Amino acid sequence: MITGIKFSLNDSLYSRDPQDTELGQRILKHSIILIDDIGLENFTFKKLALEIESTEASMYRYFENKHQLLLFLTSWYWQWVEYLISIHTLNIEDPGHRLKIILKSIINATSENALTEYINENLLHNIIINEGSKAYHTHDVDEENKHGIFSSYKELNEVIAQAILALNSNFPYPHSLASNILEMANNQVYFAQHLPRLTDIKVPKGDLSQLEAMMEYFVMKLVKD
Amino acid sequence: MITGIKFSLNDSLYSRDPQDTELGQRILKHSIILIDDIGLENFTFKKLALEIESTEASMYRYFENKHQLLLFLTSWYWQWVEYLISIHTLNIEDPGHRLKIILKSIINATSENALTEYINENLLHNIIINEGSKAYHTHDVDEENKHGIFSSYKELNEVIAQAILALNSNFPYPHSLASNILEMANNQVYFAQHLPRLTDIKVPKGDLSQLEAMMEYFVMKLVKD
DNA sequence: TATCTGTGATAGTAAAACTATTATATCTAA
DNA sequence: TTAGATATAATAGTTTTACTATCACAGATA
Repeated sequence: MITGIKFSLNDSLYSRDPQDTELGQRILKHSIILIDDIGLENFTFKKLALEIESTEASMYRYFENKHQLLLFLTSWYWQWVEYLISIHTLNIEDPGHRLKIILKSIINATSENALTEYINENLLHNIIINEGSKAYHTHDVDEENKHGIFSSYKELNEVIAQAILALNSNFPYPHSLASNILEMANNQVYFAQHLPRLTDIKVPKGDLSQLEAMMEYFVMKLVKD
Repeated sequence: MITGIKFSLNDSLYSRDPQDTELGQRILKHSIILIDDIGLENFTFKKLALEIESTEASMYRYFENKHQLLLFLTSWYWQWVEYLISIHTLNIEDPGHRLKIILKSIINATSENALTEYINENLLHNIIINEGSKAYHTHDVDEENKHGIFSSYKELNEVIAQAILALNSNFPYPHSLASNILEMANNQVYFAQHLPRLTDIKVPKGDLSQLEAMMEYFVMKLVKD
């Protein structure tokens, strides 16, 4: 029986791998719930410790600080999306079809259950939408990048870029389009929820079908010859 | 003689308008320099006060906290870009030409001097690229939005959306494309500088011509029938 | 039986993020 | 010209955040 997925994440994303212990898994589970609830700025390890009836010091055994925790969560998420894409595109040959499935996978990742008890993918997706870009908008990007902190994001980006090139090998900006797809998919949901004048789509009750239609329209119109 | 531009910014963006006093202007000038230098996370009012030989308490008379300061700076910036667009598109009738000029204005805003002694537009542009999205990625977006905090961003977005519709009135997603233009223009520069595998462009010595070519390619291909 | 591993309990520090009070210089309107 | 308003400085304080350090202890492991 499958009880969960464990991803191999870069060493620099934690002090002790939280996937390996019961407390570690509780940290992941409740940090997702708490960050989703109060936002990253208001989130502290003290509040988290209180929530899971542990101590602040124990939180620091797993993560050096909350930024490292955010990096862990975002890396986990992007690795999961890449995994979903790999499954959904198995045996799909047609490049146009493949690219559409990739878009669907990125957008609807949240509705799939990774069978990981300690990670609520729905809430994690919210966190990615709300806080995801803060993972790399930091003064130490270059240093963190050297340590391979962003490799799961870059790998996912490469998968998308290759799918774009498979559809049109002359497309001049595959990597920029790929990163823009990832950013836009999150941003437009955020705008629909909080700054609706910045978008044309709606996300009624979390229904992402309008986003999907728009993303497909943009990408296909751009990539096709 | 023109000595500077003063924008009318929403009351909620400050406690006391920093544009009106000498200390306020020094706060703006040196906060831009300091945030650019050490990053928003490491920036504190205490460090700023030290820099300009004033006191922490005096900083708090102008801004409630550093997030409000960031909101002020980003609003100022977007209002300035809208002003540049309005100037550059005067007497330009052709919609395609107009839209291209808008893109140029957004991308090259930095190379223009607003003649505002206390605002270094170059550094401010860097801050927008590095920290801009944090202005609205906050737990209190909805509350802040109610107070009109984001109106300059939304107005600029509307100007772009209208220019898109002028070129093709059937384009189904003018607002989403507009917001994506603004986000993408910043993100792709950031990626080129820090995570080059996520983009296809380069920004050699701050030269943004590759970005301009790419943005024009994307937008024109999308908008044209 | 010894030791290693993971956690809890407790205590502490330095800095960040404010708030409050008083003093004083300057400018401004009666 | 003078009383009051305005802007800033100086000082001192509080609470919270973001850590670090130490010791005790239970359970697994060798």
